[in-house]
Amino acid sequence: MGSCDTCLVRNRAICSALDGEEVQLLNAIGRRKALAAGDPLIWEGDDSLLVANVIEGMLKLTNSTEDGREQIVGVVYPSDFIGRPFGARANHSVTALTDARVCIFARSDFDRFAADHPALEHKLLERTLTELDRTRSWMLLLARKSAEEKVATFLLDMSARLVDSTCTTPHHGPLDEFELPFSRQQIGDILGVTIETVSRQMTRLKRDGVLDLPTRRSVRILDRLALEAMAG
Amino acid sequence: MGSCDTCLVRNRAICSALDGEEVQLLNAIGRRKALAAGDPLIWEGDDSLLVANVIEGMLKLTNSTEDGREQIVGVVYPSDFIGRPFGARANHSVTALTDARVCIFARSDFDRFAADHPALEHKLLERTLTELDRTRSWMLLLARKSAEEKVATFLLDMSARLVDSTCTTPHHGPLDEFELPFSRQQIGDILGVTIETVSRQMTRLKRDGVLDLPTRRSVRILDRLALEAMAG
DNA sequence: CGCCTAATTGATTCTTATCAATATTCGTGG
DNA sequence: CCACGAATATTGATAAGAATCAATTAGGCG
Repeated sequence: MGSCDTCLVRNRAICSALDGEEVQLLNAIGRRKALAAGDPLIWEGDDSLLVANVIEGMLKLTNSTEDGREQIVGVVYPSDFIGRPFGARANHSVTALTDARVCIFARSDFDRFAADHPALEHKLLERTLTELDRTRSWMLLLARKSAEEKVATFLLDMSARLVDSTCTTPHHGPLDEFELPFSRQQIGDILGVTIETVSRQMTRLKRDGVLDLPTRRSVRILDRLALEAMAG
Repeated sequence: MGSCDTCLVRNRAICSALDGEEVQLLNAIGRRKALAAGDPLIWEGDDSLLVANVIEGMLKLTNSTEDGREQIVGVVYPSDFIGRPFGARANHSVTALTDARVCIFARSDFDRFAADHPALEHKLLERTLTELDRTRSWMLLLARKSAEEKVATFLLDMSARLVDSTCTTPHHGPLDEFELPFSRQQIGDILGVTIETVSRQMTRLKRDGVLDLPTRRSVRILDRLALEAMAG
């Protein structure tokens, strides 16, 4: 209980770079932590004191202006890495979107351990490069796309991303039916638009027969080609 | 000529992680390349065939929509690293903004070399983490800030960033007078607004006595506090 | 069943894009 | 050195898109 042996993400997280003995060592410096939806883990601007791996659940990374406008700058899923190693400052807040479990390390402990384990750093580098690419691609959406394009892109992105978590179906490729893990407000915070704009775009997609929205949180894509055309 | 010994960025680029002998080896697999302003180096979507270090000049990283809208997702300066190691695909285009010199490596050569030199990978990891933080912070600006806030933030950012390159003045801290390395169009592409909007905001800042704009490319900050207040 | 929150819908305003017309700067060649 | 042309920037008028403000409406949960 609570050891790496039984860890759900043992084979996908950066720990997969380590052999049995090394995992023991890492296990010794980390500990599990449970978060309820809404719980904060890291505050923007604070000293960077901890890093973590997501075991279960989803968390958001946010930046805010002084007057309270918030932007979700990233969402992390199981096996993803959280925090800022090798740096003094946390540049964004991290908050649980759902109930979640994470495996946390004091940053100084982790930094030391990483320095001794190049394979771990290599995994972390690959992940960070991928995340940087993903983030940069998202900038195009935030800066240049219309609300319609944003919502269409978001839905396609979710449809592709949520595949991993549904191991029930043997079929691969993007899902045409899924549950949104976000509220309308959170979708707005991700896309950089207001909740009303998200709502209007969703309604319009439904009216035009591109989607069906059986419940608030569920989406069924009826016309994927149309949705892709709208995504710009 | 063209060797690492005489390299301008030898002590700042990721190569600084290497000792003399290792630098020799790296030198053997890299070569210099000169770019004129406007020259492309990497195309978005192409196979990732090369990575590089910037020796001199500035380059832009861009993503584009199919219908031609372009967003600058990053700007790289001397000593910065370019390209996507350990990945098959280049996710953004890289184009010289000024005449530039870079030190390029075949990606496969670089990947192999990096795998054997953990200290190099560590430097690259630190850089990538910093760049990811910077990029995420920029998302808040793109998604949530008004045109006025964007331009004010941009000018303050330039004022802080351009310090390094002017070694003439012994004083430290942000510059109150500097030359913009970007055209209005490029500023628009960075901020996610049109050239007209950039122009109008600049004119307004000048009219309000916050700035002086002696030439198109030069800026003198007259009231830094006001500018900071506007940056949001 | 009723309450509280989340979401939708409508009316209006504000911001910024777009379209269009100068104006300025810079480089080049006479 | 000046004149010309091309590229760059500014300025103005208008329109489109999304935010804001304001009611409702629907869902979820005790």
